Amino acid sequence: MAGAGIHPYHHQQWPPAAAPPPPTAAPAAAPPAPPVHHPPLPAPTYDEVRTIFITGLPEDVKERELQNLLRWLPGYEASQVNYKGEKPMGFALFSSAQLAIAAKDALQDMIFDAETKSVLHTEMAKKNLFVKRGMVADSNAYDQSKRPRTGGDYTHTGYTTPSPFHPPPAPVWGPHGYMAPTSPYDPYGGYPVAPVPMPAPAPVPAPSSYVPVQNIKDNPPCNTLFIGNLGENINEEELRGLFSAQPGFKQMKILRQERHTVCFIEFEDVNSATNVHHSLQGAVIPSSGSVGMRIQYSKNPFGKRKDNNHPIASPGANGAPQALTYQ
DNA sequence: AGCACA
Repeated sequence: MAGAGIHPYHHQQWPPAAAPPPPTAAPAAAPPAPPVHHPPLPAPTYDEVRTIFITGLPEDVKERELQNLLRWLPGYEASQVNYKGEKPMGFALFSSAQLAIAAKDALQDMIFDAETKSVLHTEMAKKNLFVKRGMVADSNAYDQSKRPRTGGDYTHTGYTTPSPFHPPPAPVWGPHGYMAPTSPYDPYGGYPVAPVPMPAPAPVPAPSSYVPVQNIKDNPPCNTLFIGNLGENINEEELRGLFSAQPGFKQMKILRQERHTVCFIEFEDVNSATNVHHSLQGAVIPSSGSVGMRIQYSKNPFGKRKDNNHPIASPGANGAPQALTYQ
């Protein structure tokens, strides 16, 4: 339960089928004759800046990379990378200023490439991106360029996600990296689309958000994770639900202490542990309040004895009882 | 920062 904050991005269908905005603001260049009362939607004035400026791209960024990222954002129309100068500069045009702002916020501080530590910085552009005719539509495959340029209008029927591709499913965390909550961007957050009628609150447990975690002193990688900073009211069911769904999960032990509840999770191998170490670092689940869990490798992994200083017939490397050989 | 159980 508590599915309110869960974000089943695995099932997402990008353009929601919901049909929120009444097509009131007809973008046609019609004279403003009829006294239509203005809808909450900002009537798009066509000289408004609806382009965002993106820096922080790695130097080897490809136009296509940026496009493949941006195409998931509502209202995306076109983008371009200028390579002149030291750093590449990206521009992306959206169908309205509002959608551009939403996209700007969605991309702000997102980790574009963890390897090169590229973190995006976005701001509104000074002026709109000029889309050369043919440039966009011809050389690119994304369907959006064909739809009636009034972006944000997903109300027309027949649009289904063109491919099984979906945005990066799991957030990747750098050692101290912070990435926007849940998925690199939250496609629904702050967007003028109606509350998506989430069909099935997918039982896939997922954190409701993430919070940066820093200054972690860690232990050598092993098959067991130590989870701390869980908050005082942590719900064990919730914890278990989350971790037991992780690939390679074997068992978990929750330890309630005075103020700090901690838990240990054993995985089948170090690899599975490592994946979770990264993917859930800083994860926030509803009962943990607003704190992000801290994940470290355990000091004492499952299956390894802590301190066996009493040599019970200490076997040799091959198992031969060495005890017999001493003189 | 809080690391137990076999």
